[in-house]
Order: sequence, then structure tokens, then C-alpha cells
Amino acid sequence: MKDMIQHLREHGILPTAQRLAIAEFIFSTDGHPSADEVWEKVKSTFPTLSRATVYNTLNLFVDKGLIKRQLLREGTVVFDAVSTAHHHFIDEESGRIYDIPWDNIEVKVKGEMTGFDVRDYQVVMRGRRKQD
Amino acid sequence: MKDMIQHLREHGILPTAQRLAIAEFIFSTDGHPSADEVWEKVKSTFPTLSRATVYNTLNLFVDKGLIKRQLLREGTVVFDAVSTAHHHFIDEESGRIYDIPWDNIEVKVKGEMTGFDVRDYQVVMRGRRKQD
DNA sequence: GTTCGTGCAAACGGTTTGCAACAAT
DNA sequence: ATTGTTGCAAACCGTTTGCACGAAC
Repeated sequence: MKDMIQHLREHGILPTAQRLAIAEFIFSTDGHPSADEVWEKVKSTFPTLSRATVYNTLNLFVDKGLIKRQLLREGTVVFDAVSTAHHHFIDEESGRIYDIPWDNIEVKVKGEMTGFDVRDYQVVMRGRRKQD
Repeated sequence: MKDMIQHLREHGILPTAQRLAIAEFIFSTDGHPSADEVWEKVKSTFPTLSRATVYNTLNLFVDKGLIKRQLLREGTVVFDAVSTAHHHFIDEESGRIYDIPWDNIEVKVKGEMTGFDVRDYQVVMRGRRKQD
């Protein structure tokens, strides 16, 4: 809790009650929730929380570098609180998104990539989760 | 033209004038247009074409396996007519999406991936296009 | 008291859908 | 005749925005 206040302050974010509640949730889940899903969840412990505040707050967190937007679901952006680089696996049946540790996959450039200044990359996999 | 009619028929699609016009466009561009962009372009040669028909047709093409939906742009789905597997590079400045040949990048699994039945994957890169 | 954050409702933009007119078999 | 396709408009849904109220420095 105290750490979270500190964490927000370090990123230049004024730690209001709403922002704390949202931050607590998004950093405690290992899922990849949409803004509306965050709203639904946090509302249960913070009933007055408005949808607009959730959207604004999540965008603020992204701008300040606390979390990342990911294009992994159709129709909605999802947010990813894991700060270290990783890959993603999407279960085509459930739509669930799994983090794949960075070191599980080796990506090597073999062909010509001149003219492309790659700042960031990730492997996006799709398929079926067999167990779990 | 004749080939396109044939192509559609082979995929179980009745080749109407609208569908032909949309197919001609999407298979001739190397870009990754959104449905609205397809509409704008094809409308110039087919003014009566409605937006709904474009959306319906593109979805039909996806269902029948002619083209692919890609989650590479925020706010809209883009369509990809290239049937062979490839990776993508997104210019963060312009938003332009570039195809990267499959053999340019080697992806090797190093870690544990049990439980994940990977049916499909691609590398998504972001950065700046330096020349063109 | 000025700046910043919140909540509400309205607006917005991409996409889907219901429906009537129409074309194809 | 039946089935499938088109165009229009309305509906839908995720997201942003304008604005008034309220809290914090």
C-alpha cells in the first residue's frame, strides 16, 4: 500500500484513492484486462468509481510508463502491468492471454533489415492451451 | 479478372460486382488497409458501394480464408491479403505497417512450452523506418 | 484561489445488424 | 419461389471529451 503510493509518486502521479485502487488491482492481477474489466473489478470495492476515471487513469499510467497497452484482443485494448519484456500466447478458444518469459524464445535476425530501426519487438503466438 | 472470379468461386464465394471490386483492390495493394480505407478506395470506382457491404465482404473473405485480420493498429482492425506467413514491422511515427519476409527472422523455442499448442505465430516489431 | 481530479452524460468512431428492395438460381 | 446480396439507417460498444463540482496544495 505505502509502496504503491511511493510507486505512483516516483512516476509523477498524484496518488488519489481512485488511482490507488486501480493500481492495486492492475498490479495484483496476472491477467490482461481491458479498461472496462478493470472498472468492473475495482467498482466492487469502490462503488462510486466512474468509467471515465478508469479510462483516464489507465491512460495516465501508460503515459507515465507504469503499464503498457497491448493489441492482443479484438475490439478492445488490453493493459499489461508486467514491466519486463515478454512474449504472448493467446488461446483461440477462451481468448485468454498468457505471458511467455522472454528467455523461452530466441529471436534472431537472419535476413536483411536495413532501414528498420527496431526499438521493440515481441512474439505473438496463437493456439490452444492444453492443460491448466 | 477472370482469375479473380475463379478465385472467389474456389472459396465458395459468389462473385458479385461489389465483391470483385473489393477483392481486386485488396489483392493489388501491399498495404494493410482498414475496412473504411477499403471503402474509401473502392468507392471511387464503385460509387454506390455501401460501407456495410465492405464490412460484410471483408468478414466473408476472412471466414473463407482469403485474407486475414490483423491486430496491428489501435482503434481498427486491418486486413492482410498476403497469404504466406510473414512478420510485421510498425513504424511508430507514421503508423505504416511493413511486411517482413518469414525467412528474415528465426524464432526458436528455448524454454518450456508444454501445455501450449502453438498453431500460429508472428513477430511484431515496432520502431522507426529510416529510409524507404 | 488556482490547479488538478472526479463523475456524469454526451459525443465519437469503428463495426454490426435489422430490414426492405432486389438479383440470381 | 426461394435463397442470397445490397444499401440504408439505426443500433452497438469501447473510448474520449466537455463541463460542473469538489478536493488539494
